[in-house]
Amino acid sequence: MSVKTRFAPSPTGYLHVGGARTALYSWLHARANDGEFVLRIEDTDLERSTPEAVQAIMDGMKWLALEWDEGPIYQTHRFDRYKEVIQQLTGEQKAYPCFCSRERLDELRENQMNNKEKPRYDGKCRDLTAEQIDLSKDHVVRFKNPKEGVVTFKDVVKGEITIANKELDDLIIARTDGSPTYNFTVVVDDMDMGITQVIRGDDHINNTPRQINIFDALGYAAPEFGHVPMILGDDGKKLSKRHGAVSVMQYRDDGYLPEAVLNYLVRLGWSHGDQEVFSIAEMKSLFDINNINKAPSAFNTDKLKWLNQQYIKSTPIEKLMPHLQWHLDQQGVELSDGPEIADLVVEFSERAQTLNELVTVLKPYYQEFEAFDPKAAKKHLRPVARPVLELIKSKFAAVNDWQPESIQAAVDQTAAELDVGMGKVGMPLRVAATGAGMSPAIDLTLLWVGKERAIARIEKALDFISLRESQA
RNA sequence: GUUCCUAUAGUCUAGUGGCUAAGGACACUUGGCUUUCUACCAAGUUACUGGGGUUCGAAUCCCCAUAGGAACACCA
Repeated sequence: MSVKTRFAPSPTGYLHVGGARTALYSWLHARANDGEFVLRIEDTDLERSTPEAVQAIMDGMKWLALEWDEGPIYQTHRFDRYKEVIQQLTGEQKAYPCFCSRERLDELRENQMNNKEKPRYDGKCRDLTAEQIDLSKDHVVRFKNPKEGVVTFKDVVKGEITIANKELDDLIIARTDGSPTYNFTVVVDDMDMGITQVIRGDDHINNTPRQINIFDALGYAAPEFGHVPMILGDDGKKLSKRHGAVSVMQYRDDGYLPEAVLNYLVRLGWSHGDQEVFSIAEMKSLFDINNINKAPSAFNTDKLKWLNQQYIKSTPIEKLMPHLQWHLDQQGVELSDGPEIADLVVEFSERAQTLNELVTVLKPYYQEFEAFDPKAAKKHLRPVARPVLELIKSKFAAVNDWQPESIQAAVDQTAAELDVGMGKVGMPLRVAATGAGMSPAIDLTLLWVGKERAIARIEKALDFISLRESQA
């Protein structure tokens, strides 16, 4: 049977890292096995589902390039089908109407809790006689769960799991208004769509035996299940709004490349020997559902940053450019009358962990900076630097052919004439020209800043030094 | 409370009974390279939760404890 997996989020919020990883694993398993990947929207909770959330989830998947082969399939469009299956089960006495009031259920639950028992339905309506059933009265439909025996399944990540049927109760499959509930719709959908592996969060483990029983009642062989553990925050605690339970789109905004995020996520809970860096193509061919780790793992932003830098360094400029352009636009950096961006990216890519940082360090070559970096200025724009900057300024003014060689020659001559080391010339010049204490080699830096701008900035630095002297 | 899941360094992980005085990566420390900051190279610190078994031999199998987590809705 050919592989078919699905990602089935409920549209109640954005796509967060946990969901993204589950989607990634499902997608990879399909791709690794020449299978299909379906996107299914579990929107049977009419109250909490929103079209905005559906859009947000699809935006997240598109940014990550987790393309689906089928869907999105909305469960709300399949109500007729669910109704049909409920009727089938009721007709076969595998499900039954239940007339218990919410009040009775609440009371029952409370009593059980007080007696330190697991709260569950007591089966009051399970064996009602035909005369006792009046379908005109408000009722839900419950699935008749087996009372005896155990449900055992081999989870592809957790191993064999067994739960006794007596721990399970007769769950509601149709609400009073006739709408179907989650544990039922997943089963019908996974059956109808021919899903072969269900990969989902391990918070669903406890639902699985119930679902298997429904598959059994339907006479359909259940798919394989793989329950992936949750992702913890940087601090090892459960992910929450405060730390990291953010939308994957936040990672775009923060300057991460989708491939880096995917690479980070695939290694978080999965491994292939000692390999750390995986291209998308490698992931697709090497991913093995059986190597998923059983234990929850903590998100580590440092490592993501490292990976992101690896990707920034190794991604060819033409592939990197669209992403970089997006961030340049965000920060309002205009490339049109500055140096060739590709030349700079080669030099700067190893100096930035995120695209945001990259834009920040690129900026001075395309527009004026507001102020000198305080720390760098304090250290290098001191009175002793004045003669250096004055001399280099005059030498620069005399350079007609603004090229690395001529720039370097001017710098070398300045150091020689003043009999100072390179450091005494290079650093003040660097800070003056770029506003910051770090940049590529001085000749390239100045080449890209441009002759006119370099001279203007040196003057600005001299003013800065004067101002500083007057304040001392 | 009941049931289920989990447990190798700060973090992600390798390890599926002997090849391991536990390997890789991030982070950290030190050194090299470097006019700066990176990157890069080299070296180093740090771990099998505890206790019982099984076995000639256990990080690896079993049990208990401990600690985390999940589920127990007319949510998904």
